[in-house]
Amino acid sequence: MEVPAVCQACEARHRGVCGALKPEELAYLNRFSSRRTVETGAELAGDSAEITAYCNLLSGVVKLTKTLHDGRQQIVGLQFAPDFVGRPLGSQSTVDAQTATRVSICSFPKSAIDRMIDRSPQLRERLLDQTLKELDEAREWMMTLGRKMADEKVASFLYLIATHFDPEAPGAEDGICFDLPLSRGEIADFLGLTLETVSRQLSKLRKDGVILMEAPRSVTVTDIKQLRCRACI
Amino acid sequence: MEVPAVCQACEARHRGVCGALKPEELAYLNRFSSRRTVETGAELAGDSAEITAYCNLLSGVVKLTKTLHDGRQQIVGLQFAPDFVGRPLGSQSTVDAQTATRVSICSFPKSAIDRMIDRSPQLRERLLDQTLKELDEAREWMMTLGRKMADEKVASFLYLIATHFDPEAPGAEDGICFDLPLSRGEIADFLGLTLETVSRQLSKLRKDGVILMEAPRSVTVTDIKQLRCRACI
DNA sequence: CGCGAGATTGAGGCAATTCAACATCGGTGG
DNA sequence: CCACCGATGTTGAATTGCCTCAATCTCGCG
Repeated sequence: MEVPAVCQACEARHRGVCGALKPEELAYLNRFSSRRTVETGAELAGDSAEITAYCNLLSGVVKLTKTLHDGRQQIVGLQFAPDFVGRPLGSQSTVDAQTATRVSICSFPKSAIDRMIDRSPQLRERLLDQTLKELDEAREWMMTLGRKMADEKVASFLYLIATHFDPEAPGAEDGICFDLPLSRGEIADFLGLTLETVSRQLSKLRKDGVILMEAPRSVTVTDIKQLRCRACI
Repeated sequence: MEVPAVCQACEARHRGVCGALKPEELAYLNRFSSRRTVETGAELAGDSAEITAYCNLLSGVVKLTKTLHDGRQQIVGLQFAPDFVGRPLGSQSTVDAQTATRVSICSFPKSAIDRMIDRSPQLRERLLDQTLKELDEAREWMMTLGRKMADEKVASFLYLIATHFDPEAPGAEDGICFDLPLSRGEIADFLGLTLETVSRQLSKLRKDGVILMEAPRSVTVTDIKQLRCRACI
């Protein structure tokens, strides 16, 4: 059996979980899946709401948040293409998955995936891989949240985004340019700071010549080595 | 084939990863495994050092830490019996596993486990389960690190320990008594605080009648509901 | 043009840190 | 036995980094 046409050129097929599936499994899954784009700010998986669907993230950024009764919020994870969004098996925790930018996804009904997980050890292995990767990232971020100063936190965030958009970035070059996927307030929620502090620290990095900001969302890292140093990585 | 004698009454057999194994697999693994106790402060898996062994934690507490160049430290995870300690597959992250108390473990050579993981989908599923649980805990803790005040952090820590030692604890009772597995400094590294702040907040909880402290390490929670409330959970 | 959302910048306050002194306890040896 | 020591914990005073509150700026949009 052939690999479905839409899957042929799909990134999730190569680096994502779909890479674990055989052509006939892809074909089966494809009968229930649908590609679509979702606007900024949409809920992909309600906090306490029923989880009805999983999806592969094909482009854009998804944020995972937790909220206290009094409204304090913390972003506990960011997902980029080609991550798998949604929780396999039951979960005791309550995270809220929300699009941080306009995203395009390939979504499946929960039942189809669950059935597939049962049957495909390779798929389970990919999920284990991704979960281990997310655990690593979460722990790295705990270091940032618990032990870094505000300036180091902001540098860490910029470094994270820069290297995620351009994996070759760590090897110093002449300017890494990208759009921030988060607002100042969201960055603050990611870093455990206030939005004012984030703004101040960004201004400081600009004044110090580590970054350029053509627009509030548009950043060019002119000195990635310096940024990495300030991030304490 | 029979379940090996040492495995019969082992907690890891029931709630831990060994529960995924068939009698013959247990018998095979048992030929290479060894039970032993380890003193406080020992490294179970070196940071950059080669990982040569995995183990099941049978009693005691293990802390997973990360360290910055300048010595700042953050505890990014605590493990209790019957957790599996050590990282399946390769890891890009560097965490340091150290015993926080005297522990007893059942350790295996890495090769034996890796072979077992390849062959047993059930074992991989258990590992996925534990990894998902750890991810949940890490994210819960990110909320604590990023958005809670010092008093809320300390209350969260005590609540975590209290409920881990006595799972029935959340249903209010007349005093949950336990020994803290961590020193003030270690609690500080867990909470992203200084040890002085931890000490002050513990004193405050004692003055407010939420806890008793017979000795620095010995705590009795007299008002678990109040503690939970102060932890913002 | 006026409006509102998002961002920047400043001033003042407070929570947690830093620095420092003192208390407690177990171990060790004169 | 008790004096001494180091490790661990508690408490106080001063400092500071971040937060809070508030004013101002920019930009897209009806």
